[in-house]
Amino acid sequence: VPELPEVETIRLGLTPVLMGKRLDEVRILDARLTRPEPPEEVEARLTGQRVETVLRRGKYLIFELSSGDHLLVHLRMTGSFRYGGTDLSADPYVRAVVRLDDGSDVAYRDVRRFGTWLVIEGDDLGDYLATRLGPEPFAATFTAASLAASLAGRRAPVKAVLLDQRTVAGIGNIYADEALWRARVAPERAGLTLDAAEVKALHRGVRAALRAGIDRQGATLRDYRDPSGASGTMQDEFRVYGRDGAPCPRCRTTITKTRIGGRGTWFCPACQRADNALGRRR
DNA sequence: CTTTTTCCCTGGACGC
DNA sequence: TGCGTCCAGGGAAAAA
Repeated sequence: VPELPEVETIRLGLTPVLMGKRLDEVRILDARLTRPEPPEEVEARLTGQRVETVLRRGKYLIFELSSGDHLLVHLRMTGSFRYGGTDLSADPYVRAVVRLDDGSDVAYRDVRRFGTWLVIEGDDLGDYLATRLGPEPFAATFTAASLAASLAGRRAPVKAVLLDQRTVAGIGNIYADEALWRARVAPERAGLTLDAAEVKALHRGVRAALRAGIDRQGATLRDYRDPSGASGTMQDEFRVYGRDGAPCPRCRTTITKTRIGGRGTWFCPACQRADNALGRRR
């Protein structure tokens, strides 16, 4: 499941492969990828362009093209890029292939076909991202105060607020659980019940969880691989995600699995408080 | 405005 | 061995 750390790892892997290269041929093999745009139109807009830079915003990969257009790729559940290594010509899950001007191919693979390729004109990129994404977690604009503002008045579970990309960009189900564990906050707590100290802890928890993931080149559970085919190692460092029945690494209490907002949710029922001191006194 | 639900997609795990 | 059911979950869209 590519979240910010996985997408950042992919960005780092693709940068040396694509920087300054011209896209000589673009073949989109699955029409779903560009929906509602016809694949031929996207192929035409990409073909012949050079890749100026490879950027990331939240979970989006952004390929800046010499035409001024941007290709926005969202990997959703199982999207990945492959470059070099094994022959993918017989792989049924390759959904697009791009031939570079050095003769090599970059393949886009996606088992479940949730991923999207979208071409956006230069001027429209800012608006497109601004309406969907809040601050980057490591930018100065993501602060305890901005997080507090996102949580204020929200009766939804704090985990749901974290998964809302307008709160902070790039968190998915895994890093939401990991951040809440680090902050010692129970995922089902209503956003508005967090006090200032808890918000501060959560702000730090978000950054620490994402930083750990980036440092370990992401988490490989089922499908995720970097462009060279390598796995990440973050899955070995999970504190709570997927660990129901195992002891909490902090207090040894058995980790519990529940369901919040339709998502599998793992937490420690002992050291992640279901209410804060204020609530208990009332 | 917020919150909840449904949908999209496929492979793997599991029960019988 | 085979078949049905559930689960994984990001985000768009519709419903409440």
